[in-house]
Amino acid sequence: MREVAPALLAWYDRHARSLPWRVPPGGGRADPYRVWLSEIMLQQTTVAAVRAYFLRFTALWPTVEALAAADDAQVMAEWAGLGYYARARNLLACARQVVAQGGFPQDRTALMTLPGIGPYTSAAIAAIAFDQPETVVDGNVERVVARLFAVETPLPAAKPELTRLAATLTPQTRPGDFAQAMMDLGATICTPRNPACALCPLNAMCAAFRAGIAPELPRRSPKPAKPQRIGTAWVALTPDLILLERRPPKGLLGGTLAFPSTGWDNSDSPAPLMAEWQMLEPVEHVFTHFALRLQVHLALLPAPANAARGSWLPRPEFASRDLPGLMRKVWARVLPEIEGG
DNA sequence: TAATCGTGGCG
DNA sequence: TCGCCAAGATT
Repeated sequence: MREVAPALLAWYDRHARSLPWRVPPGGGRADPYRVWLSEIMLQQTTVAAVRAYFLRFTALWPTVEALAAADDAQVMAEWAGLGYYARARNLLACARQVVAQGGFPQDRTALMTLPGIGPYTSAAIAAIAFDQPETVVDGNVERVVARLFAVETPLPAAKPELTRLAATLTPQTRPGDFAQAMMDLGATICTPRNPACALCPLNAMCAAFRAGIAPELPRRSPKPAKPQRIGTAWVALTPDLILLERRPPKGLLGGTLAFPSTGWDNSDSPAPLMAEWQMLEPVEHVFTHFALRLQVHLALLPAPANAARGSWLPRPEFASRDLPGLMRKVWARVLPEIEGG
């Protein structure tokens, strides 16, 4: 399949998407900081969702040195809504480690040792920022390769085989452009459903297209059903204050700002304070591995009471955009109850 | 190894 | 409406 890379790069030269973190085709190496930041944000996250976060982060922190010096709570607040919050915690740890080392390492093995950088991201940074012929394998590449070679083995078991096959395609020149071209192809032509094979620059070399089974690949093993869990969130308000807590650093929504809550993450505890709690309509939220119905309890107090959990924050300092998505839903449920009250 | 970890968009 | 799944890493 020696002809794949030239055909794909020729397509990329004409069809590359313009993205805030990207250097135009043939433009050479990109800023390692911007490559790294974008790749972390893009883990299991769509380009559309990442774009605004990337622009905001690079405006606030233009360099890895600036990010390394940032306040933890501000970084968590800026990440709020993007999901997978371990990424934000690892982002700061990685930035500080990189600055302490005097910059990003250039080889994949050294990159792999940094927090939050695994097999995919290390290869992407090495190829895109440092022009090294590493093979970048994300979900797009897995799909493109599974179709090119008509791999019938279902994912995730097929991953090692797909990685090996992908490596046979990686060129010695322009490896960064090649990696981004594979991902662009997967995002725009070789899509999971209804792939546009007629427009594909690789259709002449594609075994799945030839066999008429491109839309069926890659096959996937069936996923376990999602359990339904039920919990409670407590929203306590005074005219001036709001009760919030910082969640423990590990586990679900780790390190994020949140309303005290219970029952849904293997914990259970009473209300954070004694009050007349009124029950609102529950909030529904679907996580990766379970669905949640969160009961919303609201207490309107004349003055702050001693709380067993969390701390009282002045309401002018509170912004729901600093909360993860689930907690934004909780706040959206509360808001109509207190407007005009 | 298999489970854990968010959210939004799309067919 | 709802299941799928996206530029994965960690333990």
